[in-house]
Amino acid sequence: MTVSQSTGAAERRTHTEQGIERKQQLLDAAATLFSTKGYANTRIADICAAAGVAKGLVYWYFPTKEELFAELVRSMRLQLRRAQAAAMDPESDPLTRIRQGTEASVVFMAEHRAYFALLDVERAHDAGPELDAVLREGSDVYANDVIRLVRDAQSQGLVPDGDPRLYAVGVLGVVSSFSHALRNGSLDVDVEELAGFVGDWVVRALSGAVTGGQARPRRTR
Amino acid sequence: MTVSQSTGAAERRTHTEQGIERKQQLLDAAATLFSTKGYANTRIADICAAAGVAKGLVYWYFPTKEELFAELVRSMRLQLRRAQAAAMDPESDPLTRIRQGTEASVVFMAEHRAYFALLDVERAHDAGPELDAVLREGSDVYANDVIRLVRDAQSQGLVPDGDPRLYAVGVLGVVSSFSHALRNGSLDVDVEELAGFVGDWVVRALSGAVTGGQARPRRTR
DNA sequence: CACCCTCTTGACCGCCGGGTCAAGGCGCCG
DNA sequence: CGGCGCCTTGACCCGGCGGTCAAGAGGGTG
Repeated sequence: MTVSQSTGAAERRTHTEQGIERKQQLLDAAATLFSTKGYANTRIADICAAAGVAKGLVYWYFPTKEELFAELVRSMRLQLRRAQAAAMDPESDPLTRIRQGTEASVVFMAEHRAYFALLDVERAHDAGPELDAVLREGSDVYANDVIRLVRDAQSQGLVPDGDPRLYAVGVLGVVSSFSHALRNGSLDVDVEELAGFVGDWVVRALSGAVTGGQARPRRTR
Repeated sequence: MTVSQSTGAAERRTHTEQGIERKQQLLDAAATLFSTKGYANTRIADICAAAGVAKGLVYWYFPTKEELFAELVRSMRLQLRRAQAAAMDPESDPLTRIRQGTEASVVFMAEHRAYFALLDVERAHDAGPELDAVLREGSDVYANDVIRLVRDAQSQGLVPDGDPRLYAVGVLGVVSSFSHALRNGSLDVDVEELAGFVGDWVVRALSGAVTGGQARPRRTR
């Protein structure tokens, strides 16, 4: 493996305006292909064809196919985390915050299906052991977020006692399951409706109450 | 692609006792490797090394790497389905049956971690489009099982109205999430305990009641 | 013994795909 | 104008891996 030079492959010099744009084109093309055909089945040549550039160019912007993939995943996570943070009202109780984060995640994933499907690829560790590290590292962030919220909720009596880690697995799992189903299965439901359903589901599963957490004001676009 | 000869690749003649055994050895070795390193990263040579045989032998028992994988998945599904069926008491109400099936699934997957991890691989469609068909086909079976049970439960007022397909996605998703977590995350909980937790979770999520479905008699081994 | 059928081996092949590289266009600065 | 750094190209290289094959080893049967 090609060693991570000193600081960890943060070399590449300055990019011009155009360069940044081109790089983004490549990332977009790669995202679509990866999520459609999977990482292993996507050829560098495919990405180039989709972006309409020559093969060598990829290696101007990325040191390797793996690194390209990793960069995609990182940017994904950043976006998702922002969306969640924006959706959670700091004034609300923990259970409501979980619901908000859950619903925001569902909506976000629906709006970025192509990107988000990468998390499936992440699931299977078909991408090689080194990537595995980068990938798993990030999942923990979400888990810890949820664990913290569950603890708070438990201390307020909103959620019954029990290992918060287990609850967290349940919450995260159900979100990713519905995301997956919406993409691959033929769930042709309205996104807002689905988000509401998942939010309810999570709250029920956590609290055992049908009405836990404040119901969310349906967005009318 | 190599066409499925007439009936669908059901050629291979008679296997001797020894032959069947050898074939199973290969399947076992493959299962371990696939679930450890992923489909794409597992070399035929690896499988042979693990099984202690020469490379050519694989092609005596299987026409292709893909077919080997497909056979693994099929056998997995058969086993799981049997375990579920055995666990569900036909006398019980639908909600209880769902709980039983859920708990049995968790236990089963814990006892067959290596095998079961294949479903992760299944999740990501890194295995090529032809396989995708074989794979997806089978998931529907489970979904339909659950959908049927949810419908029954709804008609008895045990589960609130709502699209049964959505409920099914939730149930299946949560099981696979916990399975995944138990394998990859460091959830060092007792399997029986986990099964109970997941059973409770599903019942709560479905019914909104803390006590829905009969609690399961804890098995004391 | 002759024959056949299941099994096993390991050298070999051919292709596919990630990664390299020499060459060149283009715009900017001195 | 000359040189320099960013960007782009496409031919090329080469290692790895799925799959093939000719050659046998047992062992069972007539």
